[in-house]
Amino acid sequence: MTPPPMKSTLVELSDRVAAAIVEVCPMPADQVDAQLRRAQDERFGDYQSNCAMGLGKRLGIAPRALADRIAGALTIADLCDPPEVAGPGFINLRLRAEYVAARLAEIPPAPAAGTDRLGLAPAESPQVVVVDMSSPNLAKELHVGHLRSTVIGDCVSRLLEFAGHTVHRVNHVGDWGTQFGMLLAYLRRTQPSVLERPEALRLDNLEEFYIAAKALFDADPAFAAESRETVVALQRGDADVRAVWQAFCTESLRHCHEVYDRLGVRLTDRGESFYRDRLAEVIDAFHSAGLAQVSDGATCVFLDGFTTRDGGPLPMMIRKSDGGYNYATTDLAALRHRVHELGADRIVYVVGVPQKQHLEMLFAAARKVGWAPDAFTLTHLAFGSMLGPDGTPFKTRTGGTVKLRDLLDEAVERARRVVENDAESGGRRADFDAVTIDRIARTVALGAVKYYDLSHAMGSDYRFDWNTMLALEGNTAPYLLYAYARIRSIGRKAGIQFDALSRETAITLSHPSELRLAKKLLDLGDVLKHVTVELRPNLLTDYLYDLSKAFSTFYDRQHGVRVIDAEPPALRLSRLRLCDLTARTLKLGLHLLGIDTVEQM
RNA sequence: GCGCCGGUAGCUCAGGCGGAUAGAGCAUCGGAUUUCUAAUCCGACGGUCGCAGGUUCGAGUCCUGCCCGGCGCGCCA
Repeated sequence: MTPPPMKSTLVELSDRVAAAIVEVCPMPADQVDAQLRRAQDERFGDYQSNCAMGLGKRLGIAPRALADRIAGALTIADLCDPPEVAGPGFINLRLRAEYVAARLAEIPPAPAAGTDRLGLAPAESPQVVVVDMSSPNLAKELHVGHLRSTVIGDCVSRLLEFAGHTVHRVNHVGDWGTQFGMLLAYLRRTQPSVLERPEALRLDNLEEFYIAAKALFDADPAFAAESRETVVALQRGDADVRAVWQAFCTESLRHCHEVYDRLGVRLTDRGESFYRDRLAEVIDAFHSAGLAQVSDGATCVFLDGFTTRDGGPLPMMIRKSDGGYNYATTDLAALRHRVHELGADRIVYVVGVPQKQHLEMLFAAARKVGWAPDAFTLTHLAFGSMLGPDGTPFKTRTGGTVKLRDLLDEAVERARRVVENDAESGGRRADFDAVTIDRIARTVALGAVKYYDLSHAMGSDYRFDWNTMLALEGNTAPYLLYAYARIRSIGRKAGIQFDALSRETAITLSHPSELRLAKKLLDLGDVLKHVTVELRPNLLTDYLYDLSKAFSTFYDRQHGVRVIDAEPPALRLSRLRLCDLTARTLKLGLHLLGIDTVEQM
């Protein structure tokens, strides 16, 4: 029997303040807002309520006096020191060490297998969520432009899963379209054996293949004609062409999944071709709802608030004048499929900022035709572009696109240099063997790339910079991974099994650095909740960095405390438990970001 | 032209619903080492939050106008 999860500190304090307001002010309880915030400056305590200023104004009472009355009515001694009123009417709250220690002591030991939840309960109302992510075009190699969608999509999927939701990670791959005619025609020419042994098809460099096909297409009218015929044959369902197409897609997806595997990202491929039998239904649905009109031969849906360059109404085109469908049609079909067949309650599109208008139109159309009722949540998680160090679009020196696998290769090489350099100069870690160094380099490299991406605010562009992301100082993956490895080393050195530390190991918090670390640890639940509701991974990276800093100070020989050789034994165990909780929190946080840890570094 | 996003310290970036003296990292400078992993820690320096108005007890945050940069705007996706 597990006891019911306790309210978060933030919610608990908020409730207490709200109760005090009701006691002091003549107003209904449901109109009370405690306005409880985290204090931004330690001098003011841990939390503050800003309710008195607004309320005082409304009720015609001096804010300061009202704050005094609310503070006087507060029953909060089990959580905080006596509240203090300051400034124009802030009510400042400071948590008591005993409360913090007691809350941390409740955290159950890590489970032998599965994700360590650190005692955090899942959401009360689980949903089915589709995360639309990565979505490369199969005609080309995965390039750096796919990194953000893949990494962010994986992270929000992990966050939502941790919160108890059922997540479908859908890779909406572009496996259909006119350019496939050219590719398939070229494939038949260059590798005629593809029909006999489709499973043997290997295209080592998709990029070069595409470029060669395009070159021939542009140079040779006969080939261009053949390409166009191939598109028609593919759409018609011609068996031979279908087989070539299938072989090409399989081979192309193999390339993609090599990279996904390296990134540790799992997702389900669902090509645009999957929806092609459902496209006509989309048109029908809009027609029968009276929402579709034909304009210049194309079938269009006109939505309020969208205008063209000339100020005229901007349609969402769902069928071209030549009878073909376009991506709006496919996206609508996919949305409908996710709602009606996958049973989704929500779709999160991890798609770049430039597609904002398209998604707004998609959402508006889906609402209008009734596929997405009000209770259904449609989220465009829009991310900015990854720029080169000079602030221009990320390209190779020759101006080409950078393949994602090349980027990851370089990351590993650079991380290896960071790890090896130190082994040579420092001496102390020189005993790492080649296999260990290799493993550390890979983990640090991937972690650095992902962490740097996730630590930026989602919507803004960011500059890619190797030195910053691989630095051992600052808000970086290497710093956090080092902090984690260091703590794990403490456990080994102390000759203790962290997992054996039970709830019975009491926690005492006497030193300022201990208390500060403990309060950070206690924040985890509120932070994760906030991060998950807002889908903002950078709030989680900031928290983990703060936590690591708090740990480093706690463990500092001058500003912190002794741990392994602390006396008496109960104090030693208390501090070791803080170490363990820090490591577990770091591991969980990094895990939710999609980053692995190393036990030594 | 219309719309969206951005402009915050020398550089890279954060800044819940409007709250106290606008934060962090890097860089620079100064301190701490008989190493529980110093790959660390502590401190200092550094700002007209693009500009100008407005709203109010209070504006980096909300409103209006303007300047600069990026992106989007019917048959590509």
